[in-house]
Amino acid sequence: MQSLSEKISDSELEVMRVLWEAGDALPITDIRQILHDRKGWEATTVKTLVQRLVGKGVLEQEKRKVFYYRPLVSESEYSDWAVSGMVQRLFRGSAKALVATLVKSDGLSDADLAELRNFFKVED
Amino acid sequence: MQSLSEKISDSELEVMRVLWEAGDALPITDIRQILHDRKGWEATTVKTLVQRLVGKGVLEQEKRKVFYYRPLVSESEYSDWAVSGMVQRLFRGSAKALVATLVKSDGLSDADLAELRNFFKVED
DNA sequence: ATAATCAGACGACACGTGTAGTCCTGTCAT
DNA sequence: ATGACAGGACTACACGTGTCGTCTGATTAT
Repeated sequence: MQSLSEKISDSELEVMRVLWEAGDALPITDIRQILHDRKGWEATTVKTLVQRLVGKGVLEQEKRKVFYYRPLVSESEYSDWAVSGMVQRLFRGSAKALVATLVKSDGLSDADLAELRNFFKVED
Repeated sequence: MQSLSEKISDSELEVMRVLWEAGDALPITDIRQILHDRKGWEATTVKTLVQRLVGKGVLEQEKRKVFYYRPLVSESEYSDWAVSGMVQRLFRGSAKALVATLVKSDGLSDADLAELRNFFKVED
């Protein structure tokens, strides 16, 4: 794995998610099928996105009878990167401010809050 | 204020930040000056970004001798929107998962953690 | 073997974004 | 009043992104 130098666009992210969820390399057919069901995308659209991801070095092509695609960047690597980007851009580097936002904008259920409280209790 | 229908791009966000920080409407000159110092942008670049933001309905032009620009969307409205978008896209709606990512990827200092712990203690 | 089907390569096109230049006109200083 | 400078409108242009089509060669089914 290597760090992300280029951004992954929203549509491309959908492709990555399919691969991440699969947890294994998939042939284009499968990716296509899933994204057709999920987003209604045409075969060529999916192919283009996959191609771009290969170009960005976040997907790898594995030649068998048919190409299989495998992520070179894990979901958590990507999430970490994206979150830290957001912390920088929107919260001037204060991760704490992000959490505060989450709590205030009640995206968190009571159960979530309980878990988080517990989380922070243990974390030290 | 109205909710955001169109995205604010990274560069545009820089403009918004200037206005948010100012806490008051500013003439183009000031915005320009600040962004010139901060990002090295040319006058016309700043003007274009401001124009686009007006087009997106997140900045309002106020005619005085010279135009003054005022945000129609607050920073916290935008942050909430952006964060919840990220929660959806990257964490399948689990805000808790985002927090977990933050904690693990040590974007949080010990001081931050302490504050958060305190935060959650009080929050109930 | 031949026809139907699909993978893969390549191309397309409109719109968004990053970044900036030109030109006209109004204002301000002399 | 006149010249300098700044504001504002318009234009530009390359690259990224969202979406999809066509063509050709390989695979598979009859």
